[in-house]
Amino acid sequence: MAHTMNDVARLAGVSPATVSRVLSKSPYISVDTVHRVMAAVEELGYHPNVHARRLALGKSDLFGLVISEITNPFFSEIIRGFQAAAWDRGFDVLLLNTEYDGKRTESVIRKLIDNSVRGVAIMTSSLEDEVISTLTKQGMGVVTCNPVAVDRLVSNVTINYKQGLIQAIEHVALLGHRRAAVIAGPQTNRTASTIKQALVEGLRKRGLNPDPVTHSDYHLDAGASAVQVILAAQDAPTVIFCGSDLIAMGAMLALEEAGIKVPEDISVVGIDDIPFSFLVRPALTTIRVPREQLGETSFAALDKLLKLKRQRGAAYVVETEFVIRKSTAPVRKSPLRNSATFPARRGPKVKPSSAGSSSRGESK
Amino acid sequence: MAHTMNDVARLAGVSPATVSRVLSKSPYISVDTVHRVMAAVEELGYHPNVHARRLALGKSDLFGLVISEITNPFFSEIIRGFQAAAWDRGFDVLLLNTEYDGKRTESVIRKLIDNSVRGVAIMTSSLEDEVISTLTKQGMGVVTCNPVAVDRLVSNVTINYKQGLIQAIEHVALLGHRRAAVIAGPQTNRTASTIKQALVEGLRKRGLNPDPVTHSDYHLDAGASAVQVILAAQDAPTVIFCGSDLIAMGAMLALEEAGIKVPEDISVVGIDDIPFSFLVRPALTTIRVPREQLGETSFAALDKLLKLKRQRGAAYVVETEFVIRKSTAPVRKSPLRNSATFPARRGPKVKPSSAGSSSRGESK
DNA sequence: GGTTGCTGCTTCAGCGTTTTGGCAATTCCT
DNA sequence: AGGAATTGCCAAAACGCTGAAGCAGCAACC
Repeated sequence: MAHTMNDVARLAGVSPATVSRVLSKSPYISVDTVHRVMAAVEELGYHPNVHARRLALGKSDLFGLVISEITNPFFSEIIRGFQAAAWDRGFDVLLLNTEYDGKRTESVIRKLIDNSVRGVAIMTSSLEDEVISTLTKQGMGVVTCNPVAVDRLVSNVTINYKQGLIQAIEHVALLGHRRAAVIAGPQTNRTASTIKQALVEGLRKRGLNPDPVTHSDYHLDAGASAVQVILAAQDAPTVIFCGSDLIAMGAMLALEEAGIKVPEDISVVGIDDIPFSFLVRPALTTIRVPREQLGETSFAALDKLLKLKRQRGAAYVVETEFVIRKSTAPVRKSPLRNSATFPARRGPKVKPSSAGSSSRGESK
Repeated sequence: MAHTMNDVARLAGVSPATVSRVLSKSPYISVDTVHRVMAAVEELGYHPNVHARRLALGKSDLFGLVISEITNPFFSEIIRGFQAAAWDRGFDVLLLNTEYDGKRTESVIRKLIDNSVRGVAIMTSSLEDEVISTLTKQGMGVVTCNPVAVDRLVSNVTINYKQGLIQAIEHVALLGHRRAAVIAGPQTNRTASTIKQALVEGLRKRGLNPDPVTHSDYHLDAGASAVQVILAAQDAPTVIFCGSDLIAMGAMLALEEAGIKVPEDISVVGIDDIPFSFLVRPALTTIRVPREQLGETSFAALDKLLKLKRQRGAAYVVETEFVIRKSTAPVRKSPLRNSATFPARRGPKVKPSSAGSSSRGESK
């Protein structure tokens, strides 16, 4: 068993209470005592028992980070940013993923409370609003990326898609596109609706026709099937805006299978700029959301929130940026009539093998 | 403040110790008492205080999972498998990433000890062997995917690459390839050496010439620069075996830039089958390592280990499987002379934008 | 009928911190 | 010089739980 505070106290010739005060940097201790205690700590290689500390304090040095799916690359950098920020300030993070499962979600909330985390960042919108008040009632700070009202103990950090979207729309407009399909995220997802709305408005304002506007969940296959619908129509759009890079990749897969060339026949635009979006072919033109920064900002927001005496939350915004790669090109001269007119190509069948199911989903 | 065990005891008309014994399912309690206690628990909505419990027990219900980089897709499914297994059995997991940083690595070990985790799975080989004994000395179980000796409190779960490699070699041999380049992982990495060795031996045995055999770290750009070296030689190999999918993708990027077509001019084989390997073009022929299963098995190994009275470890193996996609093809009829003879192509420049740095590295 | 053995419960002593109240010793003020 | 304020430390009481020891009650055994 490791050494305890008592051992240190004995060695330094002081009481345990004094050791505690030295370590927690309380005032009113002579420099001499501090030296002796520190020397004893050093000599014994003492490290405080976190469990005892948490019990005595009634709170922990933990922050929660709630995501939906660990395997979604969208989240990994958020985790990294959040964790790095927390570690820097001496806190630990409890990573909790709901996997879109009701039972798991409940147990996630339970774990947050059980571990008396100081604060929690909710990066999935699959959580009900009411859980927020459940959590704040326990005294935890909450930050979410949903557009909830800032309140006592609740901040939010939202992603400003508008900026990137406007650049993207301008880009395709300049390329001569006039008719744009939209494959938005799930209808139930607030972020997805926000994006869809901004997109439709933005397109109209710039003189483009947003049609058709469809929904999809954040899975690859969903992107693919949305494309089938789009292609079934009499005349196809010349560009497709997708609610996420994963959807875009699914869409490109389906287009490839249908013998339609991206970007020559149809341009595709994604959202997120996940690490692999520049590896697919053609490399994906997309709207970058600064995920690592999102994680950092979320933690900073929590930290700030909890330091305030009145614990009043605030609203933060992270900006997006349009990045041009190879999946967009000037609109075709001769109109694309129907996919049936194209000969079958050597393109591989879309049989994602096992990997398809593991790169699914995303909840923003 | 939430209710305590005392509240429950009072309500049920028993002593706190009895409540404790009911909840921990100790023997020798009347069914009547169990009912009364449970009713009281229910009524109060009581949940035990984990900090007090951990303090009293001197151990926690946590398991550690040590990886190098959270952003590497190789790890995310390991995490998922491990976590799912742990949650199923009522344990929690502490996710710790070293990010290949010495200071962070130290603090990772500290955190493991501080939190008195029951056991830890080390999924990165960037940790020294000596830390294993540091950990077992604390009484924790350790499972690693390095080929360390099984011992008291230490098991290992190794990936049997041989199976997949043999299939892969057979595949390219049948396609007519006779000369194969190898871009292995970092020289310092034991897994990488194992693979390299198995590969070289396997190629020789099948009558192929492994040349050149180079090293690379697990980054995209490293794969790319390794390709430059290979192409600089007088006569190029007709197939390249890469130590990871990420390396393979980097290699394909470089080949594309050099105007060399995959798979027509040169075939490429990866290892891992990360979720995106079927999204790149050409879709990557690779050796699948069952990562989620690796995570599950690792936890199961720990759980088993700790239940044994003598706590003697065991060795587990997970199998690999070759998956054929589009990056391999029959060897060219006319030999590929020199990359300079090819005209510049429209292929995009390899400027990975920001994403390049975030999808780096992998430590197996 | 006394010893033994089992069952069902309680009491009590920790686990290793933090925190409060209090006691000396020192300094400051007037 | 006398009292107040400040400083430096300690003893003891939490924090909420677990586990050992112990004590009844009751059946069974010789």
